[in-house]
Amino acid sequence: MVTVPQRRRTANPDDPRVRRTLKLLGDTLIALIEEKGYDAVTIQDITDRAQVSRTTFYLHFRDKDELLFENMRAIYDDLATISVKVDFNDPAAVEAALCEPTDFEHVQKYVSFYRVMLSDKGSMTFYLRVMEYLATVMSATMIDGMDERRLRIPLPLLAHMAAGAEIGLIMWWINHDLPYTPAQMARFLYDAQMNGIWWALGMAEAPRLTFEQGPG
Amino acid sequence: MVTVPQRRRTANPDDPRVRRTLKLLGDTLIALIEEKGYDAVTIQDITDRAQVSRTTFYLHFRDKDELLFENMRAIYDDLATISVKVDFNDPAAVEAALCEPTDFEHVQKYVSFYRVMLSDKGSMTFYLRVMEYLATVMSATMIDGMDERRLRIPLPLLAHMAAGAEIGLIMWWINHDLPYTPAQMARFLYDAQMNGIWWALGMAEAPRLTFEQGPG
DNA sequence: GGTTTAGTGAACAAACTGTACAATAAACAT
DNA sequence: ATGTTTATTGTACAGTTTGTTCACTAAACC
Repeated sequence: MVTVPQRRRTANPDDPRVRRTLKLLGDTLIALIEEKGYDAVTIQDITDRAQVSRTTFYLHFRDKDELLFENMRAIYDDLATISVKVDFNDPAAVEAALCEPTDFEHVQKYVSFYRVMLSDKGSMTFYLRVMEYLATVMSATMIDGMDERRLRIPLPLLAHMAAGAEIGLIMWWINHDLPYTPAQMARFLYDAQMNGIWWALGMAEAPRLTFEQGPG
Repeated sequence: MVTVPQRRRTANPDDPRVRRTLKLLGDTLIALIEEKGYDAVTIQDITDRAQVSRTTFYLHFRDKDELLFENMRAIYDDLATISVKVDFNDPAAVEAALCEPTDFEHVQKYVSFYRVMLSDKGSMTFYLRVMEYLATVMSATMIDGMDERRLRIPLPLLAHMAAGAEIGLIMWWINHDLPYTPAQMARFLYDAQMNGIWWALGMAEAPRLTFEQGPG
């Protein structure tokens, strides 16, 4: 399990020695997760490989989880610079956004991290964090300029469905060595999600079910 | 990390002593995962709580993972009895299927297991197994009676998107104490996925993007 | 060059793991 | 019912990992 850390930074992050140590430990963790899976990696493993004293590890991190979170935070700080809210009602804006760096560019950039963390060697914590992030973004985007009374599915459900779909797509992508460009993936996701599976399958018209069901 | 087990069952599963022990260990594992998270649970914890000798544990299972897998297998054997392949082109068949027990009934039945395993206390192994299962079912359903030349999105992508969407929906559901019935959830999923987000948001018409992109 | 701060290596108790073995208790067969 | 088989038990053991302490060295800073 992975617990949310309470950092109590004592060391000065500007000190070149500290930077060296932190980078070494972080990189080594990822490399070892890739080899053995997160749970199987011991602090001994990390410090041995990184050629850092085990004492030094405890000088910076409470445990393995804290080191992982530090890495995750760095990656998420980067992701936050990418995401832009787009008005889905404006086709021109959507097209422009799909050409801008998307989440998929971010995944591509950190693909080795994502590949490990979203595999059976990873931990649910990372997955859940991605999920929560995407659901929040989706929800915020959808709620924008939407008429609540015309809503056919409760919004939170829709947001989590859409977030799950994106993660599903990302997982297929990274497990097949990124066979499409990030722009292609973003377009696939947009098209399939917005228009639905009937459209994606090339069906002329979606058969409507007879009985109705409201969002409540 | 969770490794795929190679069981070498020595004990006779019909022996009442064995059944008692296995059930005790399995139930205790779930209870402890709920309390401390999978990784934090030790074999000592399990055997102490279950009032079973630690020696007995090793008589049946190589390690914690093997015990988890045994529990997962039991749940999946049950799920396999539920899933039915439905012709999406036949609205009557779809309606009938949505009234039959669906995946959501299965989740409801084992909700405590799902809730734990799909939380930060779980492990990616279970998530990936659910994902792979759903993607396979989705793919098989979609491929049935579909015209490949009219396909607008590559099928595997579509299947993994749909599988991810279902998991996203399930996770929202179990994390909000099942506020809808399984039938409602199945309907939400079907409607939103098949018709797309434009439809779900109640938009009259989906704006089409100008530039086109093929599935390859 | 002197001071501050980070990193080191050794040593420690505590906990968990995985295995072995002899003893006990429950289930089974006839 | 009795003897046999099989599961479970308690104890013991060596090997790891963990988290901490402490005196020492090395690097960075002024």
